[in-house]
Formats: sequence, C-alpha cells, structure tokens
Amino acid sequence: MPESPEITARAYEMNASLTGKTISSLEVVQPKCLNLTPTQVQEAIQNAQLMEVTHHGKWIKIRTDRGWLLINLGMGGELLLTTRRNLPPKYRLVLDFSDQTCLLINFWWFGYMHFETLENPYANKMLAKLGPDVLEISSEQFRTLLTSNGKKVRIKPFLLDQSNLAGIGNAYIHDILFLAKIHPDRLVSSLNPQEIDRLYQSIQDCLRLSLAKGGAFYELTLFGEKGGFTMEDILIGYKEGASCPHCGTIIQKIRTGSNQSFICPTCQPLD
DNA sequence: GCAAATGTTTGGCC
DNA sequence: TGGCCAAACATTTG
Repeated sequence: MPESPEITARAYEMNASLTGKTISSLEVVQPKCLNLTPTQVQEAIQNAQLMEVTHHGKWIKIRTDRGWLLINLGMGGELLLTTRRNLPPKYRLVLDFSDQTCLLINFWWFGYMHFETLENPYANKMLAKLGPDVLEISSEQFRTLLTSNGKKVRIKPFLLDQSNLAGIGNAYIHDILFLAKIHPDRLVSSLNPQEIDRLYQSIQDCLRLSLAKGGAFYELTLFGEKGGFTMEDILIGYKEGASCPHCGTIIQKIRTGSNQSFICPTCQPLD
C-alpha cells in the first residue's frame, strides 16, 4: 500500500509532469471517494490549470488555479499518466487534460479525491487531523511528540496514527522497529531517550532508502514502472521463518492488536 | 466451484 | 481514550 516513500515519489513525478496542464473533464466511476457530488467537483475544476503538486503524509495535494485536489490512495492505489487510448480497464476516476493526456486514479478498496477552495485546503476534515509529515519532522520535534503525546499507547499504533505523525504505514513499520530494536508492543512512555533517537533515525533511514529507489516494487510510478525498493531491501517484514540478518534468530509473525507484526524476538525483546 | 478468511486505510461508535 | 467494527474488494485458501 502506498506510504510516505511512494506518495513522496509520486508527488515529485506529478509536479514535474503535470504542472501547466489544464483539466478538460473529470470522469467519476466511484462517487463515494469524493467529498462533493460528481457534478459539483466537475464544475469546480472545469478548465483549472495545475500549478503545483506537493504532499503531506499519505495525501497528495494538487494546487490548481481553481482550488485544491486532495488525493489519498488508501489501499493499493495507483496513479497513471496515460492517454484515453491506453486506459487500463479498471479505474475510479480519470482527469482529462486539454493536451489529450489523462491522469488515471485507481485504488483497490478505499481512496479519496477531495476538493477544497484555494484559500484553505486544511479546512478539509481529513487533512486537518494530520500530524507533521514524517520526512519533515526534526529529531527534537519527534522527541517532544513522543514524550508529550505518548502516554499508555503502544509504539506501533502510535506511529501508525496519522494524527501523531503522517506518512508511516504498515509495510515499513516492521523494519523501522527492527532497526531501532524496539518491540511493537512497547509502551511509548517506556522508551528511553536513546531508543527514541534510534527510532527517529530508523524511520528516516528506512523511508529515505525506499524514496531514493522510487518506492516499493509492488507500487507503480506515474508512468507505470515498478519501484526499485524490493524484497531484498526489506530486512524482516513479511519474512516469517527466515533468519534475522543481525543475529540469526528465526523471524516471527506475531499478533499486535488487530494486525500482524514481524519481529526478531532476540533483537526486539518486550521485557 | 464456491465460500470463508485475509489485509491494507480511515471514520465512527461506545 | 483506546479498542473494535464497518466500508466502496482482489486474492489466496479449504
């Protein structure tokens, strides 16, 4: 599922390839992903010119001269710059441009494209709740975040909660916690300063490595190519039964809350 | 072949 | 407030 590295890479690609284009029409296959009716969005962005594409956490923000288009790819999303002649069979939305190219937006189950007026995109309920972007936050801010907000929460759900920190998802969290040598069920309040600094460094290292490679192999770039971050780059995530690259212990799949985690029981003790 | 289980994200409910 | 469920599936498993 697209997380910070994929979203950041897509935003860079879109900013380089889409700015200056003019929207000629919008096709809506799945109205439930909009915050307004299809007609309202269509009218709002008719003839809009794309100015800039940025991101915040897992949200892609397209600034146009008529307002903002805010995209969240949810589960297994895909953005593809193509033409009507080469359109894949499945998609939820298509933005047509006046130069005959189009942007296909698809996602597996849930995803959103919200429209907000130019003045304040953060009037959007979902955007308003986001914590700082994970690639923007400083180590000092991160330390403050964990010591002030983190009470009786476990570190995994804390990091996945987008209102604390925006951009981390379930795919990278396993390696992040492994690199920091922290068990996913540790309480945030139990982490010492060294562990918090290690965690910050692990987050940056994991996400930036993938970003530098164009994102994960199971997601496609704006041009339909696979990302360069492969299974070989993953240390322990989804590798149940393999041995820990650090100590050789067999990697375990455990239940944490309502989801699964992959850990090395030796490197990440719970105590 | 078909039903059940699974798993990503987010919002909403107690 | 934290834990659980539901929601617009595709894919694997029995």
